[in-house]
Amino acid sequence: MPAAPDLAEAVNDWFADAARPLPWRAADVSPWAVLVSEFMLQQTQVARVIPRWEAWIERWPTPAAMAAAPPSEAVRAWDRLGYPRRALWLHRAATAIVEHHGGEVPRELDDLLALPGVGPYTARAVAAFAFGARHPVVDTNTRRVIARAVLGQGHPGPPSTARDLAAMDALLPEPDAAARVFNAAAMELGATVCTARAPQCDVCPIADRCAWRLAGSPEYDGPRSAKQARFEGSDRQVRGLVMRELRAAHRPVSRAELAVVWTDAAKLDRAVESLVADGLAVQGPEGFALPDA
DNA sequence: AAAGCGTGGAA
DNA sequence: TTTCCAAGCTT
Repeated sequence: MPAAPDLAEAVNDWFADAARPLPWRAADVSPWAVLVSEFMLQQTQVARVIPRWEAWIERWPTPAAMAAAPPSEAVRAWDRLGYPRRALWLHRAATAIVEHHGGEVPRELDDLLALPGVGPYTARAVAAFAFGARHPVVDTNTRRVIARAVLGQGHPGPPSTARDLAAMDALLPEPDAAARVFNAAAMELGATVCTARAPQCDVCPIADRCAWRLAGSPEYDGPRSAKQARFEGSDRQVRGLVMRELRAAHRPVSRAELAVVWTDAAKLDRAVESLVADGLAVQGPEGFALPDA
């Protein structure tokens, strides 16, 4: 017996009209295309992903096509989506799919989890959205919706995979079809209405039963995740600047040429070393370049 | 298990 | 301007 069947029903009814026509939700989208979308959407907003996804799927419509390309091209096509390790992992995942799964994206959770760059969210998202499997799918939007509507907290607090999955599982409606819809609908509600900053409770389909609202929308004072480190002057910033150079140059870039991106030599060296360690850059006799094999 | 990892949008 | 945060994952 679902804990709150009417909550899921109300959210699903709302979703029927409110769902954005995101391209990866089209009926004819392949599991590979769904997998690509989930990689790109990790910590990256929908609006920035859409054009990159369209181009990616057109260029590499199958895992085999992706695996046949050099990783350097994957990193270039990733462009400025951020966290370029994801491009590398996606390429490696495509290679693994070709080698171990006959070129077809696997449908089993364990097989998906074994792919590089695929964690608890992405594996369940692909299983549920591409294959229709009945798994709880929990992303940051869903966590926020549950925190507010069910737990009465304005903020979800630090994530805990086991706890978050159990909470969503308890909310899934009994019929498989409704459970499938609810996974997407809860995410959509969190992404478009029950937002982190300024939730639009006036148009929320469950405002009348939201535990947080009923409690007067109290300020959250519980534990929070650690703040992101300052970006300006960080290794992440320098890595990003180096990657921009490597993507633009279709030839090795010397250490001297890289010096233009950052004046602090020690910090620059550390950034380049970490990129090499990640496999995002390789060092040859003439300098640094994107990985070609 | 806490920290590191890009880039950009929005308040 | 600063700050938060965005369909997370890896080590």
